[in-house]
Amino acid sequence: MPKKHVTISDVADKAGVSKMTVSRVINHKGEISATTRQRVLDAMQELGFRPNRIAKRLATNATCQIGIVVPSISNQYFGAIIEGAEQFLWEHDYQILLCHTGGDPARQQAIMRILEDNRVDGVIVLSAHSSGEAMSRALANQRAAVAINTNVTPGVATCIFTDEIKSMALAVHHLMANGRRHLGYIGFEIDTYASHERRRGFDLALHQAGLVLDAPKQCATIPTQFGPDTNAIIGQLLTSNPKLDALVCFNTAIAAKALQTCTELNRHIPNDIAILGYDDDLIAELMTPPLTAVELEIPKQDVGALAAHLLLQHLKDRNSQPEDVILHHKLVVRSSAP
Amino acid sequence: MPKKHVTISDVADKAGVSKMTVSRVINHKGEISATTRQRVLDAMQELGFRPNRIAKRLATNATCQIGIVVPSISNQYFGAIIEGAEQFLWEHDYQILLCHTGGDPARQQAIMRILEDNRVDGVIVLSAHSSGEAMSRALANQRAAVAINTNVTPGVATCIFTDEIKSMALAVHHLMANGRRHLGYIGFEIDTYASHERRRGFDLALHQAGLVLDAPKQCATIPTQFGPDTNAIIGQLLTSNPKLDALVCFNTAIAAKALQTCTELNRHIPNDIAILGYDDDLIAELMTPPLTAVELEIPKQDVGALAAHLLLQHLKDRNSQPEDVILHHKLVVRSSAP
DNA sequence: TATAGTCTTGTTACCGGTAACGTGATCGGT
DNA sequence: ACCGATCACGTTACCGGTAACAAGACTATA
Repeated sequence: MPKKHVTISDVADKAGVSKMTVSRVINHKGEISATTRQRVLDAMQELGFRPNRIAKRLATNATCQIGIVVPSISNQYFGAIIEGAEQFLWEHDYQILLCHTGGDPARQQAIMRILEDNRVDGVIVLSAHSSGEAMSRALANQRAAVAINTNVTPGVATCIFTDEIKSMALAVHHLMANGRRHLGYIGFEIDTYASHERRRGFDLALHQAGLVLDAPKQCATIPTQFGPDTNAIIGQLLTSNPKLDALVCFNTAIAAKALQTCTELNRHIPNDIAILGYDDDLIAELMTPPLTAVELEIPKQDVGALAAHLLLQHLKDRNSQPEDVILHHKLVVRSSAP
Repeated sequence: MPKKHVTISDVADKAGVSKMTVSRVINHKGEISATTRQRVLDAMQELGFRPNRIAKRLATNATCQIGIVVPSISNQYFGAIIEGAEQFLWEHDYQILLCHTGGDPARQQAIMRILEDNRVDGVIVLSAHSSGEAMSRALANQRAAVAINTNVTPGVATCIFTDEIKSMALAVHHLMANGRRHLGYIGFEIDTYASHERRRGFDLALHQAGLVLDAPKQCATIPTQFGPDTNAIIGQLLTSNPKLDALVCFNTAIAAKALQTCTELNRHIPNDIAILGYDDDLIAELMTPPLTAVELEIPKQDVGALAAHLLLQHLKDRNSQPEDVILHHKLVVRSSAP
């Protein structure tokens, strides 16, 4: 049973002043005599006054709410970034409106519309479906926007990109420096920045090393939802190309599946074949054998905080479009690919 | 550059009708002649009208926003539940305001206050710090509330609890049925419902089996933030009580650490010692050896959806306080504890 | 044709705050 | 003692919708 809410008018009456005076006390605006302030404060205390943010939003045309749009919430990668952003925004008295797209472009658009209707002060978009300009138009409607690993038309948002070309070079060079010559790549069947770039980076890195890629024999993609056939797909890659002596996997979950499959097929890790994963370093460390992984240089929470920071900065000073940021990776070598 | 927002008045002028008529068209309320409706619809279309939800909230005293309060977002367990709730609420045109407490009771209280200020229609609280009535009071102020694995005074919220006593019985009985007699338990240093209940369930299950628990020699707790000393703590338990032939771990991450530690100490799994984890079944399956785990009977997304469903139900019919729900577990046997 | 009832639409006030401007009181300086 | 500046606070209008009631147009009925 929610109690009836106390309004500013109630407080004003009780303290014997005008609404505006109360408002000024609350917002520390203008000059107020010490005695009046105290009287208002007392009245607020006594009545248990809590300001109605809805009304404030309407009057000020600022919501102190930020929309965050992610493909999935149950994914630790996104979860950590969201958490970092939420932390930072909380400290600055902003709330977050969280929506997940499930990778569905139509839903993604619907979400952007709803966020507009909610008049959020800005949005942070993570790894959006990369098919185009719908997102760019949506972002252009926002007061401020930060896009992480999402291709948008220049100017509509501050962009944060991970340098996947370099990260993949790191991975490939490490493997080749340790004698691997026949590398395979396993990715997801999704249409995102990271998905494209890592795949592209793989090509480039091989090319740089003077190798030519025979994609059908070296690369496989699997559905994001694992099923009983997941290992079969990986197995097919391994058997159709028995020479493979290293597998680069789009993320740790795939790497784990690869590890299972290799065990099933009696390929010893790392003697017969090396396995290298991406991103989920905490889990990578828990595996047996522990997985060599490419991981962001800074914690994912910090990425979220950075995004939030850039957003608020742009919100504070509308002229300053903050510069785009490139994030780099490091290689954490463990026994799956020494 | 966000374009100037179109208001209902603009549409009304354009269509040559009153604001109320436009409002009625938008909300499908009252009778409107087909021609007028079409005229309004056309005007809305032409002007690109989008209703301002802030104003609507203020007028209707309903926000269509639900607060969700969790200890952590980067945790897959919570992430999946949030995702399920968000999915369900999205389908019913509700947005979620997400906050994480980091396990800090003070912050938890602050969050509840902010959510009140935001006039959310209801809140879902997950695994809140169990120390007491502050949360209960906060929930009592809400129009509707659902508490998951959180102790609150009866009536202030619809409660969802996991039956940890039974789940632990499942675990312990399985281990003993397979000849284990010296069980250990490793938990977290946190003050939550699940933390207490699993520990208590461990005691009870041993007692039921006719064993007496020697807590100092059988139980250990570790900080939630893993560090280099994590394995040391587990190692100390193992060496101080060499008889231990099974470890029950509060979650999969701890189980993984236990697995590492056992390997370091040359205890073979499962011959010398069995390891059993909780909850993160997806990860448990990826481990080597795969971990036996106690897992919820229904997917975690469904738990979130259930919570959201109960919340909306209560919101729709304020008299009906939905009944509390008890969730049960199943045992997924793998090779770490066959 | 008068009358009541139904449809459709307009009017007014209000949700709970804030912006912008107005006003009386106090104050220092000459 | 007069004047402008500053201080402390009040007034009015407005943010963009909706609730509640009023009112005109039209229909059916007697």
